[in-house]
Amino acid sequence: MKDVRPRMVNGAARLLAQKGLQGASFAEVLELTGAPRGSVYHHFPNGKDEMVTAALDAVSEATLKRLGELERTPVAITGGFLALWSDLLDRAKLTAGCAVVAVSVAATGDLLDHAGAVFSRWTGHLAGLLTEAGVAPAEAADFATLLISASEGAVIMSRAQRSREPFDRVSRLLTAESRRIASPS
Amino acid sequence: MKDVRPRMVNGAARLLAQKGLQGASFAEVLELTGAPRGSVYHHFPNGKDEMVTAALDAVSEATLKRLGELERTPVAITGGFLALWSDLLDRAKLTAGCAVVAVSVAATGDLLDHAGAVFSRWTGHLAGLLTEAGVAPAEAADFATLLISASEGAVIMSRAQRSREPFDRVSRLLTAESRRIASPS
DNA sequence: GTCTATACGAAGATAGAC
DNA sequence: GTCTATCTTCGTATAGAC
Repeated sequence: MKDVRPRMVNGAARLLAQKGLQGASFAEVLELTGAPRGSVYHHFPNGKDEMVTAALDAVSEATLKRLGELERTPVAITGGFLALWSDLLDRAKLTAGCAVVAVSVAATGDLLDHAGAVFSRWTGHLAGLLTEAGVAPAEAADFATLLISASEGAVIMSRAQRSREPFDRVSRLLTAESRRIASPS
Repeated sequence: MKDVRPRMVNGAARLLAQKGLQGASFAEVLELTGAPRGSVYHHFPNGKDEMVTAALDAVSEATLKRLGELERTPVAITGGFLALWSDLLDRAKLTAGCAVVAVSVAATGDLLDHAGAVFSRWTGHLAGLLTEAGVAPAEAADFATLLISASEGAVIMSRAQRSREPFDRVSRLLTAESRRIASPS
């Protein structure tokens, strides 16, 4: 088998998003990915924490990459970030959430710190993009935090209620807010 | 022992908020509350799901009760809802989150539905209060959803980063937004 | 209502052969 | 790199005595 490790990392990320931290067990990852049993501790000598950490990093990198491709306007940045979560909800038919959130509510210690670091990076990155788009730094940081927190919360609500309605409502308000930031009164 | 069941329900709610769904095991609940081992399945014949469901209901009721006491203005309602989460973060020194969120990201099936129902009730209740405060129904429902999702997301971020900063930023923006709703332009 | 004992399975992790 | 076997711990749940 080739590329076993990355396949396991991706599988772990998907399971985190769908079933939470306890749902992302080695048994489930192996079943989902078809990876060989014997190679778990070969690829992840430090066990589950190492696998989960790698999954968080993969999710984080993929997110930052897609954000980097956006046009530098507040509306485009906001829309692009929201689209990431909208796509996630659609692809998984409302059964998936955010892997970083899943770790954040169930982990303690180093793993929790790692999830926190991902949120920090996302916030800094989004704030940087908004600053490039002409938003004042302080306002950019505040809105970046709101954008992430409201999106994450809305994804949780939509998954729990099995309805896009909460996410769509929040999406609409955040988009309106981004227009306000783009043309300050 | 008297009042064993409510004590266990409260303990379960606290453990859900601090350690997630898997952290709210019977063993941990018994240790935390000092409840007698032998009475677990006496009080919860349907096992863990029944205990967790009761914990969600307790959290939901306590939340709705405190919201009902607020003055009927958009700013007071928003401030009161934010204060619930601010108090939670302070009391637990940033180690606790929301029990409903903890269940929402880790559960499937009936338990997930129950968490979704709590979010629905909260949304409807908040929207009702805002309507009483003079906000148009559609706008009230949208803002209620934003208020819940952003608060929940901000609590998650603050817990993961072990810093009040994300919550405080979001809190500031939501308060500003509530003023905008109170005096429409 | 509460006790002990116990069954059962899942999960994380390790050892050593191939 | 991958295999099997095994160990330990933990969590859920049941049975039956007191």
